[in-house]
Amino acid sequence: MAMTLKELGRLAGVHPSTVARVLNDDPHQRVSEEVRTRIVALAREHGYQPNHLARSLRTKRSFVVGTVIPDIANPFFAILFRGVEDAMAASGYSVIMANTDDDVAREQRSIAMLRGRQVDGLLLATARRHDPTIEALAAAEFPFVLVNRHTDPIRGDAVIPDDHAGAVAAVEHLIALGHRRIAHIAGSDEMSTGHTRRQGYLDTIKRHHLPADSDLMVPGSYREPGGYAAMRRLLDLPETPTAVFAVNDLAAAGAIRAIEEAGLQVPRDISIVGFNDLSAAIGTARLLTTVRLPLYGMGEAAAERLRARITGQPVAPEPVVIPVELVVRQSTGPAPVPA
Amino acid sequence: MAMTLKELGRLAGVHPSTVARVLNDDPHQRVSEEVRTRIVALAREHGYQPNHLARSLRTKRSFVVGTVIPDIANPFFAILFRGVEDAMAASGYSVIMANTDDDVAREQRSIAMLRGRQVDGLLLATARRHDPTIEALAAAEFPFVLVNRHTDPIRGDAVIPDDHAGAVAAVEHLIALGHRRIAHIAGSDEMSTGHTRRQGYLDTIKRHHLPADSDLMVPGSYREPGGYAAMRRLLDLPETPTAVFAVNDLAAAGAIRAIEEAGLQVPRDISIVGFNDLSAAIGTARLLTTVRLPLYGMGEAAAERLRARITGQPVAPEPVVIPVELVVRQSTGPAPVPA
DNA sequence: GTTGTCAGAACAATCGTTCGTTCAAGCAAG
DNA sequence: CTTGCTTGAACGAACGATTGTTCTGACAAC
Repeated sequence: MAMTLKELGRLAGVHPSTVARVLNDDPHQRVSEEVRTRIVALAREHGYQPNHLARSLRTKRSFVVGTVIPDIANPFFAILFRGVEDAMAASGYSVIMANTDDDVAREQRSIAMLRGRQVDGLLLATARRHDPTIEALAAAEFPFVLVNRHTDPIRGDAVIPDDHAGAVAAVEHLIALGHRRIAHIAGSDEMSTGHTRRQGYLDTIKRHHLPADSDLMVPGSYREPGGYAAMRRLLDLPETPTAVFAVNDLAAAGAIRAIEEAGLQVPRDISIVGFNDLSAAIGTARLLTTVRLPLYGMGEAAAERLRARITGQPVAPEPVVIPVELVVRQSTGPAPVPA
Repeated sequence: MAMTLKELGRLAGVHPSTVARVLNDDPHQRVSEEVRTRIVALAREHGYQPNHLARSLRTKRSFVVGTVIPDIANPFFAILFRGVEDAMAASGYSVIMANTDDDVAREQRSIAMLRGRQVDGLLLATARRHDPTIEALAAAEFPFVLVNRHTDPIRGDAVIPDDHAGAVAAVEHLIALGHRRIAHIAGSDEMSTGHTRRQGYLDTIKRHHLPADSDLMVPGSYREPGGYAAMRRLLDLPETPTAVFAVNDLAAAGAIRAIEEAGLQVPRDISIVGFNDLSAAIGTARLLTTVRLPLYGMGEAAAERLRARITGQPVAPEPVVIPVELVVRQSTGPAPVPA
């Protein structure tokens, strides 16, 4: 059915390799103008499309990369991925996506599958601070780039948000509003995002000599129900916080739900800051004070970095740290005066 | 670097094809137990991973499918895609995704690219009612399945929501609440979703002999700003509607924003029904009365159908119509009594 | 008339698998 | 002792594209 070089060569009365040279614009150009035009016309006429499989087998370059993410149904990763896909497509790469639901075994299986498919490189949004799978990849010198989350110690091939600066900005903002009892709904300490944001929170609290009770730091999750549950616990505290810095917008949304359910108001009674600024994707977050992260751009940057790695271009040994920006909206306000 | 059959054969002192037979569990099993164990041990020891590219070239089956969608950053398609990816991965297929932003030229380029990559089939969520690209695919007898949107006339290989029934249920609900001036924020008439939902709206309005002014049917879009703009136009009408059926949840969210901005309340002054039930993904929609569509399941069903088409299993000639369900929440209420 | 040069095109190996065919040896039957 | 069958394994041709090498004339120079 599909036209091949061999068949095209037969039709043009030349050797298949000659057809290849014409169609690939061989730099040496060792082919007459007459033959060239004949072949080009024939190729167009029959709608010739090169078989990427055969080409890849021969050249050992598949022009396919793999992207491993926790869950594409999470808008965070969807927007990030969109940046990746657009940037990759622009340089002729296709992307195969694998969802892991943050399951280590699935991550390993996905990576093995992708390598079996001879992908030229891997974009991983699933890194844990201690991650043997990634260490193995690095040991094998397989081209990959981490995005959003990084390993500890941080490795060069990573494109990550400035989690620490974002957390500091969020907490400084709350302190400037007069809050003193500031809680943190934390992410997972196994992930750099959770760890670093918590660290930024702690550093800022301590610098200002504010209470850093362990009660005020509750493990949440990156999802709405986790934020809700964490906030419930904070509300049950003998001395409830007047402000909360949540590890991300989803957790913040859950916290707001818990607060309103308890008959309190945001920000009158309790102020909330989120992280990521998914307001474009999540309606409720429209009024949320949060730390904006250029997700799409981060995806593009990661893709660009991977492309450089694959083509062997020199890349700076430092990770790319994406600057973040505090966006003040209506979920934060002055600390309530104690009754 | 990577181990091949040939190399494994050299190490085991057998022909590469023998290694292949062992590792592929050749049904004829024409290999001695001794050789088998030797080869299996060797393969494990060297971490042999078959090269899918070479296999695909030979077998003409790539076990990769392409999925063409408007925009993965839209939660609707993200959830749908997740269903597709999970189902496909379960049968050993990988998925390459292409985003088109509903641009016809990009759709064509994407399909050409995917076919060049020798995908075994295509899942298209971008169909227009009149779609030459899809007609060409059908003419070439290339395996594909349409999902969510279909062509006119509807072709067998499609997995689509019951748009008409959903629209009827939505409008009947509003009529049962006493509404008589019911507007429709429409989608694109070029898409089956927009067209059929509008048709369901019209059919129901007419059956109940309600006013079907063309003023009441405003073209919106599938996005929030489009819903907002459309609602603004409806509010400017001399006789404003008391209820609105929006083509989807995003448009409904925009409409609600316009209503609240105008100092009116939902549902006290105006009732709103959406479509798709993206409440899990979009916070604002939590209170929205809408038509629920099992998106993830629709993706799974489409993937399953495509798998059947690829493997040549007999498939029913009718399209798969996914049933939908009206979910009544807080955005609809009784019609206000005229002043 | 021989040699050299060069353009234009053919040739052939290769990538890693797959799979239909062939082959060799062992053994039983005639 | 031949013939035929079975079993286990090798052989080799694909699949379609790429690319270094070789070949073939034509033409010019000596």
